[in-house]
Amino acid sequence: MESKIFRDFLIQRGLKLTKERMAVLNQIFSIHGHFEPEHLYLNIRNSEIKASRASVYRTLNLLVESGLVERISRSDKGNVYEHTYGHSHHDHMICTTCGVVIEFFSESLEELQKMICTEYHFAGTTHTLEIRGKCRTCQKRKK
Amino acid sequence: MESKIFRDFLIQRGLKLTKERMAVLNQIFSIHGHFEPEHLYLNIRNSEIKASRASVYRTLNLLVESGLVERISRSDKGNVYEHTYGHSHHDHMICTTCGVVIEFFSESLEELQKMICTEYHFAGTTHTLEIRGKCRTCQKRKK
DNA sequence: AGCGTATTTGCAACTTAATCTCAATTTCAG
DNA sequence: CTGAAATTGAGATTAAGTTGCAAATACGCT
Ligand SMILES: [Mn+2]
Ligand SMILES: [Mn+2]
Ligand SMILES: [Zn+2]
Ligand SMILES: [Zn+2]
Repeated sequence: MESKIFRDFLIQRGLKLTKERMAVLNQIFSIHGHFEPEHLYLNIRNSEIKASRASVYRTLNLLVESGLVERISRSDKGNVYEHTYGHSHHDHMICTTCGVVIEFFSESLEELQKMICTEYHFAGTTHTLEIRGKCRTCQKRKK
Repeated sequence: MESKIFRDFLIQRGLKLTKERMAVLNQIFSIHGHFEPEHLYLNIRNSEIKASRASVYRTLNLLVESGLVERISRSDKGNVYEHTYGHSHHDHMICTTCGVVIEFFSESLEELQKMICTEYHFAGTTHTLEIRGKCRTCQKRKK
């Protein structure tokens, strides 16, 4: 479970398990899908146990370091995150018309990337692939 | 040539060809590789024909719309761009240790992405793939 | 359970990228 | 040339995210 992982991560780094950090963790894992820090902060302001903006951002960085959360991209505004625990690796297609996000995963794509890395003697650990274009719905709804 | 393309783009949009816009264009096409807007602005401050920060940012957006320049990513600081004219499509590997950027292109990767798009009924137009990890040099220089 | 200390919190001030406002200037079609 | 429409630059503004610091808190130790 994610709170166990986070607790272990904190202990291992000599950090403390505070209610604010737990509030951020719980809020994130109650969100389905992608989120922006500011939105996360607003949710927390309205929840049972609150945390300041500073703590939200600080905790978010810790969660990324722990591997429980990943930074997906930067929108025109700020960062976009998603939790990765219980949510295996995938890439994204983003419709430039309606903004819908399609998550996909392709084993052959992953394999091919590994081969390319080998070719360049590069030890790849993570990647982000974002394909932009038009989703099915927006294609139909064209002039 | 890029200035011809930009001129046509401006005319077609009813915009004017100014010396400031040309200064930005020329500066960008005299840069080899990736660049950040602030750095671009500083270069222009020291060049023959100058342009204000506002104009630099405004022109940069126009250049992206014209297709001559692409936004590669957002670093922890601001955006990173590169010119695409005379510089065919490619993706990036970024060393998380030394920051070196390896540009690569794989036809099979492009093909595979097209196939995946078809599978999802998605009309992909552009994509960004960034692989992060350790470059050859930084792998050797490990503990 | 209580203590002592290192860590964390919240607030507000700060930083930095990028955009906006608007009066003055420039472009360019006619 | 001329005049309308677009553009410019300077500085104000916005917004994301970080930071300094005094007060509060977690938690290992007894
Ligand atoms: Mn996702
Ligand atoms: Mn490149
Ligand atoms: Zn769509
Ligand atoms: Zn390296």
